[in-house]
Amino acid sequence: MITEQKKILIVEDDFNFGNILKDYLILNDYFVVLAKNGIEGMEKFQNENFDLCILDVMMPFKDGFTLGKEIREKSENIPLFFLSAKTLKEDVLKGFRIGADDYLTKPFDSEVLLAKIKVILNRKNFSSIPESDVYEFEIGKFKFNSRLRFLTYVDEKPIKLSPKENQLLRLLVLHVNDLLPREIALNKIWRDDNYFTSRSMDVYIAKLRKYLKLDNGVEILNIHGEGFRLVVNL
Amino acid sequence: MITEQKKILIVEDDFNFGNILKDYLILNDYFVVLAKNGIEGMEKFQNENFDLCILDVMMPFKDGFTLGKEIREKSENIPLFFLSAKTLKEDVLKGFRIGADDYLTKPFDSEVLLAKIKVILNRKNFSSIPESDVYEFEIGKFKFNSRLRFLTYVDEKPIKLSPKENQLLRLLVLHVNDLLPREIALNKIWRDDNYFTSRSMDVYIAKLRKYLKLDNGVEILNIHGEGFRLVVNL
DNA sequence: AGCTATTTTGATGAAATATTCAGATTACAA
DNA sequence: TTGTAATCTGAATATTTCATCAAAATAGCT
Repeated sequence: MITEQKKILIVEDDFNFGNILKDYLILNDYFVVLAKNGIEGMEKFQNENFDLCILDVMMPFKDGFTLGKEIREKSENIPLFFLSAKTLKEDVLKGFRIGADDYLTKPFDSEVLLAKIKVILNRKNFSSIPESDVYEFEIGKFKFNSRLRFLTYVDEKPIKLSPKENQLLRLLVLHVNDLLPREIALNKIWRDDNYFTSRSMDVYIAKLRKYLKLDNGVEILNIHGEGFRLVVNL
Repeated sequence: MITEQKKILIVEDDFNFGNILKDYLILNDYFVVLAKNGIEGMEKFQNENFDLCILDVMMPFKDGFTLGKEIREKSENIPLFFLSAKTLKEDVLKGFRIGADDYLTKPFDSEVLLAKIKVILNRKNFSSIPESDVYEFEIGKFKFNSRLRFLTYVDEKPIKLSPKENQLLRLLVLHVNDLLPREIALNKIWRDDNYFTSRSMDVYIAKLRKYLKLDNGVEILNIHGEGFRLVVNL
């Protein structure tokens, strides 16, 4: 077959279980990397490009949820599965809130896992869309580095952005001069869309406006009932 | 908000369970249609446009798997969930083989279901960001951007349109020089058709006329008892 | 643990948008 | 031509969405 092997990252501290899973997936024609804890998992994730991550929840040093959150910050689209013996509803929901695509409780059937993997990897969108890792932007007279979370006006001292400020500004820039629908921002950044998260987003818009005031050719406009628009005049 | 409710089809023969599920999803701001067997389910599926289908597996007349298969034949992308008390591995796998996106075994937690629905609908959202809709129009000497809700006369400052003004003008443009039946506009924009919404629409026609007066080659004519017609000369 | 930065929540008022109503005008049909 | 229904439009009212602030809650770090 010409289609390349999909690359899967497994992070699992149980050596036996991890290896069995790994072998099983390899047998099914995936390229698999196994990390044995959260720290190592993050390292591997940073250095290679994966199509899917499977994270055990309960691990020493850095648990799966924490790792999942970090991965989500780096890549908002990569498919993410949690594995856990914890079947508590609250844990499952927590997993989804972090941005999981599925949450499997141990013991699970390996064939079912395989089926789920296939489903998610076949959904056209991801296989084709190369996660854009652009992180340097110009906004009028500002320079914005979304990796370092810095916003710099000309020669001033860089403004440090909080994670949420950073994500929101990044989304605005990616849609510059065009509409950023409220719903999209809420779903991408907050993974939820309700009255309160919407208020929260308003608060962040206000913060960004304050920063951007330094350059009066730059502003964030509201489109009533729709969303926001970052306008840059030249 | 212009972003419409997502539409979900539930096919479930257990009347009580079906209704509870329906109410729960409605409460969470989805538009839900409930069919009580496979036959009826297929009918509804054919006649309306859904964003997601949730099918019970065990049903009289036509079981969920058969229905799911038929739905997949019509639409290879629509998200599909199976619900079943059968937790047998073989059944689950069969569900995935048919093209399910997930398979939930009863009893399941409704919040978890909700989380899964959100995940899958959001995925779909983002992949289709290149809004295939047309949103830039020329109306005589005007330029009209229905995405940003701007109406611009030559070099004048853009006129900001309200959502309703915007939708109405867009419909008129799509029927330019042709009749836009009152009833169609009312149903598309107001999703309702009665004396009062009709009066409301008249008010919006008046507003648009005022804007369009800048170019006297453009006008909105009434066709008594029928609807309106946007006329653009030469 | 205790401190700090970040995020959420809640309240309040302002702004934008939508509906309703009233009094005219216009179109149509008998 | 005359009566009725349909339309037009300004103005009053109602509703929804947004901006801003400050306090409370949470997360992150040393």
